[in-house]
Amino acid sequence: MVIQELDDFDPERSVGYLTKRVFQLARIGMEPLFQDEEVTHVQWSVLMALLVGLSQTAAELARHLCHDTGATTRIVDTLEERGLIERSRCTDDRRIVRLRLTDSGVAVARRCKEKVVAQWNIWLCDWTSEEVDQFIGHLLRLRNRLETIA
Amino acid sequence: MVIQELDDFDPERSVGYLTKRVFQLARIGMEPLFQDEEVTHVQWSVLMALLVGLSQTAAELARHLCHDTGATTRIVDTLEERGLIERSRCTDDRRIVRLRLTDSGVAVARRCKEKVVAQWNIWLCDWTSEEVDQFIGHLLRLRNRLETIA
DNA sequence: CGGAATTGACTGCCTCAGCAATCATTGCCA
DNA sequence: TGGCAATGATTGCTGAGGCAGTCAATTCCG
Repeated sequence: MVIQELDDFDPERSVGYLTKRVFQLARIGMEPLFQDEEVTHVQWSVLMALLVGLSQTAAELARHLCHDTGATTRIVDTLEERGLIERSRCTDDRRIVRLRLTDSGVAVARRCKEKVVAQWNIWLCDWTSEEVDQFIGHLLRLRNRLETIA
Repeated sequence: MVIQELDDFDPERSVGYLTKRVFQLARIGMEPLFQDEEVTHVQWSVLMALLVGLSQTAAELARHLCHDTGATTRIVDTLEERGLIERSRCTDDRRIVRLRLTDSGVAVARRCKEKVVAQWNIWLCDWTSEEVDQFIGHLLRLRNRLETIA
């Protein structure tokens, strides 16, 4: 179907505007959670990606987080200095530096994760299970569509 | 309901992760559209907010775009230099500087808007009207919830 | 086999967003 | 009314991200 004619445009019915706003508001609402652990939002994203196995190298991190590779290197630098991440050159492919959370890194990531999940449970407390499933289904469908582009 | 227990965490079922990823992928996918008009993604957001009447001052822009007020001032500076925006001190409340699109500003905003809408129509071409409505409804509900926090 | 192209990690440079402070103006209230 | 808080716009400063380029290692063919 054609979602919207070109003449009239209502932000309140724009998927792009709404997803952007939801993301930004959620990002702002979660920032206090990370301050306790002394990590930034981006650093948390890195720790989380490593915790759940979404990424194992800097390049994978950059792709999954839609982040610059150079910036990713520097983020990993700081997290390594703080003892939350370990680097180890891969023996099979010596270009790759494999990343691994240290024990304290896992601990920080777990605590942040719990706080984030708890926060989302608050925000979605009056949603039914079916509504959440449907919403996630739509998000997944759109995400998959957008990934085919890039 | 409780969306997710704290023990298991699947990004593919995380509203936060998915909205973030959708926003970022859409942002990247739309960047080529703006290059033709020589505007950045943020500049387009400003022009659009003014076009649809979502904002009329720099402070409103900053709130709606979740942007820093200082940064907003500078963005308005550049757009004014390019002749896309006009500033005029409000007479009622002399703190306020009212913003207005110039004719060329309206033209640029309209062209960008058409491209963005067309792009979204492509991305959502195989969605039914009901599915889109439902999705937007969920986004609105979540957005409204998040706005009560901040 | 060997050179070209690709991938991954990293670095310097530059722009820009976020933070704090300032100033002018307005609203609030004792 | 007069002082104080709040709002809006603006500016310098700092830190982080995006961009381009470099180097090493690997893969892909001719």
